[in-house]
Amino acid sequence: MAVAIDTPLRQVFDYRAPAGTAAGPGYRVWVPFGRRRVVGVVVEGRDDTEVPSEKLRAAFEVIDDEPTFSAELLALLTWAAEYYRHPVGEVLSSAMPVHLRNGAPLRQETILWRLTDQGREQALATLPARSVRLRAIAEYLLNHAQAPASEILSATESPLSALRNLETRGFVEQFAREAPETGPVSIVRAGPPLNEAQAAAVERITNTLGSFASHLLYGVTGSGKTEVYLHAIAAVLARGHQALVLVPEISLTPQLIARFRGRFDAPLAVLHSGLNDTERMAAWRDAREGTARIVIGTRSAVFSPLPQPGLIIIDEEHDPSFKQQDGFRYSARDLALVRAQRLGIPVVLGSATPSLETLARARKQPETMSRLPERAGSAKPPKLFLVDLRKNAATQGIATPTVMAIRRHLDEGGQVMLFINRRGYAPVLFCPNCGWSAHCRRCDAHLTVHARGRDLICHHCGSQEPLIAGCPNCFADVKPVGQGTERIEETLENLFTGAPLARIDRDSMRRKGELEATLERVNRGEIRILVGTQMLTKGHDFPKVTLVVVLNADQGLFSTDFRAPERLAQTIVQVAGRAGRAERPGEVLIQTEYPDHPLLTLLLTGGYAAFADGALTEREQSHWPPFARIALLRAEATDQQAPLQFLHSARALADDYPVRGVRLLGPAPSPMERRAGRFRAQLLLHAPTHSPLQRFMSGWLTAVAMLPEARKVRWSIDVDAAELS
DNA sequence: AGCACGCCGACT
DNA sequence: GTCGGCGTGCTC
Repeated sequence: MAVAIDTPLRQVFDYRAPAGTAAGPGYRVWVPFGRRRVVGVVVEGRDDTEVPSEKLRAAFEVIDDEPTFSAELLALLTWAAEYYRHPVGEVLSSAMPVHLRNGAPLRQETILWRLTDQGREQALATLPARSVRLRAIAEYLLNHAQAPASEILSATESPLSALRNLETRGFVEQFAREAPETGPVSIVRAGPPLNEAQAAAVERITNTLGSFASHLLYGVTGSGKTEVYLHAIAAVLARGHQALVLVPEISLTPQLIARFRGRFDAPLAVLHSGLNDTERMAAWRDAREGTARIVIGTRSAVFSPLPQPGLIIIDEEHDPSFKQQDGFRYSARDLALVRAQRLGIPVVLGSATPSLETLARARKQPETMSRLPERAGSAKPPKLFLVDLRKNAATQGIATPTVMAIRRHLDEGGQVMLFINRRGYAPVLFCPNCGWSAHCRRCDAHLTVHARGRDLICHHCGSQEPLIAGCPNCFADVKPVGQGTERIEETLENLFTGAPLARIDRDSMRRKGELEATLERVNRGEIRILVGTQMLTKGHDFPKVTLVVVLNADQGLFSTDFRAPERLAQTIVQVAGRAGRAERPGEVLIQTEYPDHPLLTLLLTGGYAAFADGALTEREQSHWPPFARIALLRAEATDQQAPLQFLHSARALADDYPVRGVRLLGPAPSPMERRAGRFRAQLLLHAPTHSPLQRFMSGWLTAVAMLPEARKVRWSIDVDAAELS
């Protein structure tokens, strides 16, 4: 049998079945591997092998009496390993909770304790009053009928010996919990009435239940996408099927979960990064056994086991967090589409700012696109204005017209939100005398001034240094240059004395619950001015905000990354969507030095749709995705030359594997060559469609992996790379 | 990745 | 004389 093992080796290993047993695809097995004993997953049950019999070893044992992965999930995972050119053993391993990777049994019988008939009748009557613990346990079980030992012991503050004592007396007994009841009941509560567009979207989606269709739910913030999801899910539950909902990490909030729980009395499994291994195992098991009717989770939840799949939803489908940026570099959004297609179920992609890939797909099938134009509560969409930074004086990054607008909104009782995509006080510490600036020792990057000027922190490797007052070169006074959230906060405090202000970024919201608490204060109106990073754009609603300011729109306009303008437009529209939710129309100011930039013009005059049309035309003309396919071969090493040498050799090898249409660009050092002490370089593969690219990689990468230079670097391939850095 | 083997430097 | 540095090879 062929077994996938958690190792970077790009192959599977053949084993003889353990004596007297057989294991089909999807089963986990303990196998000898080198000198180790490891968990593997059977990917093919066949007995034939080309491995010489003296090398072939027998598996030790089959772990469970049922497969860990269904045929469907195993096929999806092996397909993904192939597509993303990642070792299949690592892919399968990453799709399992840690306990399963380490060989824990798939089903864990929960051992519960309960009173025996004798115990129920006699325990309290016969146990002496001084046996406080024993009596407490008996009493607890009279009230609770059954409970795990851990719960009983912690509730009664007793040692395990007390429970054992009662067992010896015949008062309590342990038993394994029966298999979960089949066919869990899903109760759906009525939601608010749908508007016309929402109802049409729900109908379009539910009409395709039972077959593959990809729906784009294109609705501005506040247009009620979640309500459409909830109605579609209700239809799925009614058919006895499960729904899988994928969301970006940051928007998986208690409020969202509460909204699902409020609507459905159906078991819900939540999968996110905050779970510990045991919780993750439990949620995974609930999904696999069908106990959970709705599975809601972040990126990796796309690999949830689902015995009765009915619908997949991807909320905020444009969000970059759906693409894993290290190791197994998959896109959960793309895999959700593949999975839905293989399963023959519909998938819903929801966004106010769909990715250009998704828009291009929707153009080909306009019938699958549902637009939700209306804003709930019929508030007017916000008006966008540009503030020309070349013509207007700025105080610490805030232009005079912006200051005036903020004052006006504050005077009128509105709330103001300022967005700047840069944490810290200032991005550069500079010596005006000699031109020196503070650089990270381990990265090709400036150190950011932090904590109102007490620390220097590298945003790329996290290293931290105390701030210096004098230039190490010429001893002149150094000064912070540029703006970060902290400095904007300081400037605003000075400009608008007395206006309560809050800053929301990764630094100010470190502690758990702090973000929720601050958002609560904002929505109660205790905060008048809000400064923050990307965090502000993700999922939260600010109904009282009437003015939104985008302080630095220009970073995205001239980037080397072809996706930068798309990201910028998405950010602007997402931030703008936070304004004017209530009766007041919102106003959005975008500060820029390039007010005539065509993409900004499109965004302002025609909104995201016009921008996307323009950007798609540009992509088509310059042959970038979605009008081409790319992959990036990356390499890094502590030695500066090694990555480039490896990539040059890799490129030279390409001549041996000619495939029409595949072009190689580079190698070149990465945009930030040195990061955390390692030098990085990359080689770009480009092809008109995926199939020649895939054909090329299948031969070429095997040879690349065998290059002697490959041993001197850490290399990886990134298929459909999202960031060219 | 792990893990072992193997051949050259500074020390219990 | 050993402990251990990381180069090289292998994992069915």
